[in-house]
Amino acid sequence: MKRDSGYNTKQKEKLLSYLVANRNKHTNVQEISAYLSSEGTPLGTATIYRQLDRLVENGVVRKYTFDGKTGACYQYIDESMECHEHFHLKCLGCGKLIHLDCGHLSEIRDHIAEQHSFIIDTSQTVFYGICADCSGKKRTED
Amino acid sequence: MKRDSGYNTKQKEKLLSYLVANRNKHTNVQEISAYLSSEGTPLGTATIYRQLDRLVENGVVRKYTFDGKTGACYQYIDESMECHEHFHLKCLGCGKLIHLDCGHLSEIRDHIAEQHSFIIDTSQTVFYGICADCSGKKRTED
DNA sequence: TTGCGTGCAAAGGTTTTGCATGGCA
DNA sequence: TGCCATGCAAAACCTTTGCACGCAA
Repeated sequence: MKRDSGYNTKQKEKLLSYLVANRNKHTNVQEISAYLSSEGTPLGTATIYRQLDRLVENGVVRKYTFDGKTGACYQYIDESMECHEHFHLKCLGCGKLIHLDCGHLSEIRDHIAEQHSFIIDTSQTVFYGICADCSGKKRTED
Repeated sequence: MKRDSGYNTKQKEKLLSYLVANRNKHTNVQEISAYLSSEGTPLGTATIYRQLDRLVENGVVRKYTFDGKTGACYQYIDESMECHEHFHLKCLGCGKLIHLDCGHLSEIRDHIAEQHSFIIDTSQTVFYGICADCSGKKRTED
């Protein structure tokens, strides 16, 4: 995996360091842009997209697209996460997106791959349902 | 499940009948618009989106978002597909929808319900990925 | 110096919203 | 008649592209 390519600039460094620092969660272009501005190294949206595209291509970052409207999400791929992609839960009640980092679930992929000859793309797959909070609320509303 | 609501118009009927006729594949706003125009009952994009939103809300149609750029896909939910007991696999290559009747997978629901306090709605949840056929094709293309 | 990175603006596409009009019940 | 559906246009939103300039190597 190419960790870098081309020239080094402050903006590129900052961008990557932000992704690394937030490797435990998804981030998006807006957040990145806001961060870089607050750090005194603003970066145009166009360039952010260009850099992210390269990082995705180089396998440094993973891109998720859950909802067309929300825009894409990006996440730095930690060493420990390369064999450990996680699924997502999306609550139909409040829209909350929950990251499911659970080893148990990698079995799901293996099972479906082996028994059903289907290779799951976790970056596109989302479990829809009701989260704990909304489960309580809904019952009171009904 | 509400199968309909509001007034009946030719456009609404045509729209739904197109979705029903193409229930075996996913379609999008462009296709729907083109079809309705060719049928002599053109419908503005805005209205198509409004109708689709309602259909999705009523559970008549399912909405898929693969990639922000491609735009959303829609698919009519057939009676036989209103299954709450099993999961679905959707191939990103050919759009095929596969029903997954597998006892092993009900464990997933239980696991997530118990360990992660999240109640999965299997009728809404779709695993995206690549099916066996497309997996083979892709390899030859590379 | 070379050519990549950046900024800015404009364009592209999809989806949403507002408002006036027309059609269903 | 009252209310909903529609048409049209404009806007919002995310993302990409083009071009000129600046900076890294």
